[in-house]
Amino acid sequence: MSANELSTDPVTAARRLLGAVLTVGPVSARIVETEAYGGPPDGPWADAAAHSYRGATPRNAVMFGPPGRLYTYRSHGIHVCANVSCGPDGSAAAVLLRAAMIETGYDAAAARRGAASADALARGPGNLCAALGITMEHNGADLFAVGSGVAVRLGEPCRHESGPRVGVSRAADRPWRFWVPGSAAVSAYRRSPRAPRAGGSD
DNA sequence: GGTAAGATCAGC
DNA sequence: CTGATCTTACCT
Repeated sequence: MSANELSTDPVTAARRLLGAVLTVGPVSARIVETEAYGGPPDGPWADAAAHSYRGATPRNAVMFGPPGRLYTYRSHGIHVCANVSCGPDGSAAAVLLRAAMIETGYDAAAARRGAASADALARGPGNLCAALGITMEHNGADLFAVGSGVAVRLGEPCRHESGPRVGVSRAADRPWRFWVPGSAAVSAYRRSPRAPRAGGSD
């Protein structure tokens, strides 16, 4: 029933997922940084930076489906990034998981990441997936079902800060990134080189 | 059937 | 700052 808590707008869901614990096999990690992504211009959360902006495709179909599913995609051919779908079934929205602190299964995570400091094991969306062993095979997995291989447990709402999303070239000024202040795993902000200057239209 | 672009990371 | 390396979407 917890998936219902994510049947909201992506900004609320992104804040709600801070402090949540994500578990894949022996590794579990506390989420400390998220980003909200919306959908097409005619939907409730128009977002030109979202994969779903130009409508549903086989790749982004999970974003349009029910909340509480894992949407994975490959970035720049190399990395896998993970999102949690949110909003009601039929509305495109998701929360990108950007950083987490490993809580259990540290050895397994460290083995997958090679040399990396403890704080950096799951820093950055690509590294987070690498540390937890999330692959494209997890696309569409139900995070609140038993046996899907990936699970999320929501915690108490926690204090957070917000700012612009990392690396997006559209809607670059929208403060849809959220993080737990003081967490060592939070990634540094880098604006996309393709984004218009700050203060531009959104 | 070809190609441009991308919500990244690591290494100069 | 640049290269790695692959999937998707959109064009012809």
